[in-house]
Amino acid sequence: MASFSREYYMGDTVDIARSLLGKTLVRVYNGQPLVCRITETEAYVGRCDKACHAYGYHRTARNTVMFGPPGHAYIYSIYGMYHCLNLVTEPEGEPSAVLIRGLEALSGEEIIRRLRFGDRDGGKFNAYQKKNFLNGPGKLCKGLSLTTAENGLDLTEDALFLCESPSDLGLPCPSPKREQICAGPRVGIDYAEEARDFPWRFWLKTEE
DNA sequence: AGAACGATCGACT
DNA sequence: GTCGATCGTTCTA
Repeated sequence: MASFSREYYMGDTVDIARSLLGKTLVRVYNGQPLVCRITETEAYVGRCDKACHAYGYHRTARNTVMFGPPGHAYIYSIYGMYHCLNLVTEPEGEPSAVLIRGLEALSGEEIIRRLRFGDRDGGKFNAYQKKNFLNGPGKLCKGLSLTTAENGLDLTEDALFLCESPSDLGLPCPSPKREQICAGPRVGIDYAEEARDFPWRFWLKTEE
């Protein structure tokens, strides 16, 4: 099978967050594969990270998926109108996850576009929309139709999974770009004291 | 039961 | 750059 195994998600969360850059994420929506490339991630580690929903192993109704086995989707709602997609990592009992913060569409783009922006303008795609397509955690959940209904999905099954490259799916592989891995502090966690400065956000920088 | 807040986004100055 | 929207989740009592 082309998709990543349970073991892939069992490792160190920060390593996984970094290594996920450039990998392929697939969401099957109404039987249609929506295929994307991961461009930005963040690591969250319950054991030691005050920014993590499960900091200090604190368990709530919302974050229970993080306490289960790795390789599941942890999806929660935020600010009353958005959702965030995370991939549960580390062995069961170590509540940790990688937040997916940015994607590029590789296949199924028409469908993603309509999910993201609706049918207005006949599905036209202006420059502003192109620039702000899937470059944020709430935006990509909208574009892939991921909500709390998908919380807990098993990433070793067929509805949502990751793999090495689109060629694993029989799709043409995009020509490689000149990119480098960047790391820096995470976004929107100023409350997290010392964890605020952990360089656990990773993204691909494109040299034009 | 009620209050406070948030791993965001889009509109606007 | 600033700011309001909007409500699920968590905490306090």
